[in-house]
Amino acid sequence: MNTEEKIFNAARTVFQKKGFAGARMQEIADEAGINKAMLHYCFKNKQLLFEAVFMNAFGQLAPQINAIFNSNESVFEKITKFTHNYISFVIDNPYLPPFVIQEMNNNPEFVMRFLNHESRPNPSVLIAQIEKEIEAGIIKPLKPKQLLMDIFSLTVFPFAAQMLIKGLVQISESEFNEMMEERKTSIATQIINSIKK
Amino acid sequence: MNTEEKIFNAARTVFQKKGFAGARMQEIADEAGINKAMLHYCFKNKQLLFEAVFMNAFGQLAPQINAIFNSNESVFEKITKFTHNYISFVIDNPYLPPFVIQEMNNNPEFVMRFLNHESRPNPSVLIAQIEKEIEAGIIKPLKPKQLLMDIFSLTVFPFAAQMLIKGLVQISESEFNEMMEERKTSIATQIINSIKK
DNA sequence: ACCTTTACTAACCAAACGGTTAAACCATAA
DNA sequence: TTATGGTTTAACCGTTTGGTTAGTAAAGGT
Repeated sequence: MNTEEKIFNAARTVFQKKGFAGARMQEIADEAGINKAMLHYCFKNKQLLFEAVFMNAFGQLAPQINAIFNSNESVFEKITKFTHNYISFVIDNPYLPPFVIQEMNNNPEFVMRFLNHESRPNPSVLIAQIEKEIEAGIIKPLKPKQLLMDIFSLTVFPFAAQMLIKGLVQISESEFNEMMEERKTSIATQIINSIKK
Repeated sequence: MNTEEKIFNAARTVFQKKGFAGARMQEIADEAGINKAMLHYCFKNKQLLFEAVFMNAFGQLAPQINAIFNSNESVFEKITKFTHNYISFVIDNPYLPPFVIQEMNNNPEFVMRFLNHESRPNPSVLIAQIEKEIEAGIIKPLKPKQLLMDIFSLTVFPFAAQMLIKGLVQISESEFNEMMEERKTSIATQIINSIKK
């Protein structure tokens, strides 16, 4: 692992735990086991280091999501695949959802700039498809955007609000992961049952 | 409005927008239109000022939620009331969910301390009730905690990830609020339909 | 009239912060 | 052997930060 990678990994760890404003360059340097000046040598400044981390995080998700959203499968198949793949991915990267939501909230102008990127997750194809399947009588009449919100909510929220839920519903780390494994399949079944004609 | 209230309101505004780490005492003082030393005169330090704001925010929610969770109504009625009341409340306080999730993530030990408070939202009564109604054949067999997660997810997530959703699904402020108004009733219907025998 | 308390401020302080600099290090090619 | 150019560091710098201090002015009690 070269120095740039060491810094990047350390930055990811610290930014995810503390957020942009709470992260300290010195702490990132310590975590990476190198001198603080190297951060600026490799990544110019804090903002650019942060953007590298954020872009990378989001960049791992977007292609996966788009591949599913824009495939040739049915809406039901897409829902099944999306919930399963997304939860699998986030179980391995549980830090990601709260991190994205946090920086979205604190730094909307930066994130909006990024959301106009070409490779952003784009649900427009799926929305059109949902409308078609409603007309075709496969899906009950509903607003596609509400359906998307339901799908995102049921899959992402437990991870985004992990700490809150663990504290509120009183569950351990392992019990949480068990429940998420269950949700990989149960969410899709539940959604499909409630929207199919 | 006395000075303490001015400070408190200013602090709420700034903390909600920037988070604990990103908020500046000077900015809070400016927002309140008073001298920075007054912040320390009234609230001792940044941490205590923040805790006052956070406790107040959560303190508005908890009693409402508990009143519903612990009432004598049926599970279906509770779901209906909870989703409706919670969404109504959060439409008026849209800053709250992302704020709570953010500080939960950055400051878990503080929030956990608070979550052991007596007046915390406590779903244990509702969980027991769900189990009873399953045995009574009113509700399909399921894990109560999964049902709670579904309810929280569908109601809270759109607010928690507001910026993300607005950017991703491309909706305006007013369209968003319209959709949330719809969800006040649609979510409960949807959940109840999918769990009733 | 005289103290005491409360509300408030300008000026200040030490520490922490992001960032810079100049020199040292080290491989490699001339 | 020595010059070269990328890599790494210790030391430093200007600014910002949360917090303090010393003091003022009005209010209230005796």
